[in-house]
Amino acid sequence: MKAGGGGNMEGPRKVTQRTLQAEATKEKIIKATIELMKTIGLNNMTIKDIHHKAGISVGTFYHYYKTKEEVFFELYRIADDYFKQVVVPKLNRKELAVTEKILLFFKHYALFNEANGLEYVKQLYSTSNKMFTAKGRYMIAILQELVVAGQASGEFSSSIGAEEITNYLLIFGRGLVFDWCIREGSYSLTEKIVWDMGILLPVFRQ
Amino acid sequence: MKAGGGGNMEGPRKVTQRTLQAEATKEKIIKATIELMKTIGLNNMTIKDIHHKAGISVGTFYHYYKTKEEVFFELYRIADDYFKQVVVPKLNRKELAVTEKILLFFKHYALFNEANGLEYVKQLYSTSNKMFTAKGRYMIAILQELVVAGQASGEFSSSIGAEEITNYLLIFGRGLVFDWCIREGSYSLTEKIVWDMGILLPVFRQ
Amino acid sequence: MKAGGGGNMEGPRKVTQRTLQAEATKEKIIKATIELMKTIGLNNMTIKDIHHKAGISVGTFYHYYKTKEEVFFELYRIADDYFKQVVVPKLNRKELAVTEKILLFFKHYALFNEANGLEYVKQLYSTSNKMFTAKGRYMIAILQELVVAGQASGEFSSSIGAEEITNYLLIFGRGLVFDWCIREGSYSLTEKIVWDMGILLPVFRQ
Amino acid sequence: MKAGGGGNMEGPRKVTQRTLQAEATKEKIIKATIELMKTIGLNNMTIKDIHHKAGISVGTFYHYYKTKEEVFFELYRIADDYFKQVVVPKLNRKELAVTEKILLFFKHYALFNEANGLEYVKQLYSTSNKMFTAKGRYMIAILQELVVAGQASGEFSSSIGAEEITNYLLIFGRGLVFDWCIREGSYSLTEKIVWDMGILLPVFRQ
DNA sequence: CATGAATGAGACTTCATTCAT
DNA sequence: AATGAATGAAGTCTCATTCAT
Repeated sequence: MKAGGGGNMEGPRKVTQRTLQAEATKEKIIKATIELMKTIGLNNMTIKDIHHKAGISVGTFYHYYKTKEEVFFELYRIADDYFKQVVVPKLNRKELAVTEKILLFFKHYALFNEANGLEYVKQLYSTSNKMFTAKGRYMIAILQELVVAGQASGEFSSSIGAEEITNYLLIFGRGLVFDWCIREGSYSLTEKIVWDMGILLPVFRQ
Repeated sequence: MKAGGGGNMEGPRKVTQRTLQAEATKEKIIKATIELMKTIGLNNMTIKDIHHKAGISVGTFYHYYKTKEEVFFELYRIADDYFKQVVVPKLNRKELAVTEKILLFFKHYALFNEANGLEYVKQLYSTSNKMFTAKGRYMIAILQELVVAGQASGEFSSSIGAEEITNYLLIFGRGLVFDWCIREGSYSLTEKIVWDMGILLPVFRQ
Repeated sequence: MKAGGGGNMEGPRKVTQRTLQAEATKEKIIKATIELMKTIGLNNMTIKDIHHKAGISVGTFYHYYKTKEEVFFELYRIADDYFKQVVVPKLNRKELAVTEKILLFFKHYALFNEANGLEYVKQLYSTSNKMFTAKGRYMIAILQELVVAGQASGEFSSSIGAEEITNYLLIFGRGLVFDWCIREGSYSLTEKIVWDMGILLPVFRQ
Repeated sequence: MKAGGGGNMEGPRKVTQRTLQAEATKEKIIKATIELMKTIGLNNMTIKDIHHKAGISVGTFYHYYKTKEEVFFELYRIADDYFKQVVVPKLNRKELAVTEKILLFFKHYALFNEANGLEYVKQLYSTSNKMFTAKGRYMIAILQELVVAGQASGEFSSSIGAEEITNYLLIFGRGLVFDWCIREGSYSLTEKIVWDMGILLPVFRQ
């Protein structure tokens, strides 16, 4: 008698007062965790910190998540979704050259990071963050599409594989964000990323 | 600045049985900490882990260090000294072009990191590691000297400032090490750094 | 005394869709608890374990039972009924000598225990299990009847009271089951009980 | 510089003020655990209960033992030692027949249990007590020696193996203790064990 | 009848740290 | 210089139980 729906097997669970409340509670946990990410970071926060800030009981925390890392993944997923749905569509302007699109891609990437805040980004840019390799695929795919398009249009050289170029750009991009972090966000990441990428990109031109 | 060896301001302390034993004990602590850095990392290791692995008592640990971070600093200093004394001299071969020297610089940088081991490097490449900005000056200086020499000899363009180029190279270098870390050291950092730097450097050529 | 079937004092409740569902739910709980008895035992199982395995919600569990012990009692009652109704009648074969009947009694007792499973029996054979003295009366009565018959027929000596002999046999029987438990059911209880009782019984022969 | 001793590798650690204190602390833990065994039992007691009653801190408890079960094993070992050193020697009186020695053996076994107290014994006689099979070997060995001696002297029949007889006697012995427990120690275990064993033993006579 | 969200007490365990020896 | 006994704060996690829907 659970979530009886139409003919679909899983489908969206019926929205009741209860499911709404459950969502609200998860929201509280997410919010609290983001807040703590920005101040003390994932490693230093405790589950007690989270449920205190969220204004719920420990038990409730454990009802929804097993570890704080699990919350972090969800958090990441949400941020990721935002990037996908809001940022990516902006790249589809026909009139732009591929180089410009790539610059735009990194510009938005930088803006996105700056919007998340220094502390959050510092947490993210950890060498032990599995997300880079696990979930980052999507971003890689987007960028790689641009590179491929560039090679197809003759804007980019084809002497280096698209995948390699993509990787190259991402490595440099992450290097820039990393630098921004260790310098405590003391400059405009967005400006620097656009400028520095502008210097790098000619390397791959025809 | 405790019980240092020769050359420090306090002058050489008289070497007695006691000071020898003390040095030996500190050595044990350092060794154990390095070992643990390579396996579980600074954040995850406990003081218990350290003194267990070192084969000494808790009390003895506290006799020499107040925190594990204190040990880490000493460790870092030792590694840094090694780089200065062993690696840097190798760059002074007259017959090399500046570009080659820079590649050699990064090659050794990579070798150095690989020698330290993945986990150790993962620990180091943290956005909260103050060492990058605090102690890294020396390495920056070395690299910048090379860049300046390159511009003086006409090998490099002077349209971009030496400092900016240096920074650019370091950012990319760190990006590469970071990538190596998040991919769990699944490839040869040394090979990749030489190859990728080889692609980047022409950007700054005359 | 809830929602009982026929024959109880409250009289048969009207069978509706609801009562049927209720019975089914209780059945699920019983089944799950038996399963858990056989694997982890009463002490180690949690109410969470039970309702998970039963595929119902916590609330539903509490609707029917207050504690897991309460379920256990029901379970015990069911098993006991089974022994009474299925096993005991088999002893009434005229052609058997009393000694043979007693061996049969213990054989079925052993079979019954083996059927219940090691973990279940381990739970039962607790020194704090009130069931032995409270509910065991019935089994004692059965056995004692056999002993009395044996004395009447001259098969058994009358120099020791029937009650004392009965007790003696039960103590040894329980000792055997206990041994089977502490040896983790590593042998056939049924075979051993028949064999060992066969050795003991001559003591009470004429 | 640990416990330097003579030429033996392990040897008794030098007795200092500190080792004495350590022993005293362990003693406190043991005492507290015994006390709790007698009242609420191993399963129900918590580590908090133990260290509270022992008047030490949690940390100290964990300094010496990892689990309460570990304490229990030590406890058991102590009791076992007592049996070995005090009880067993009493069996070596030449003038006794083997049957008498066995009765004496069980008499002391019963006395020993009665001395431990009903609650303690109740805890011990658990089907999940690994001690019966793990550590009980010693007692089995003692009893078996007696049986073997009885067979050698012709007092006992040799048609059944000594090991089997030993086991038989122990099973019955445990059955008696178990009965004493479920009847809440309402009779003299010592008297009953001597009496009932006296009835059983003739079975194995020549 | 059935659900599962929410609670918070409480058990377990680890650790950094102190200090008398 | 070295030891390790003792401490207790603090974090993790589980569970029984309640109750509105």
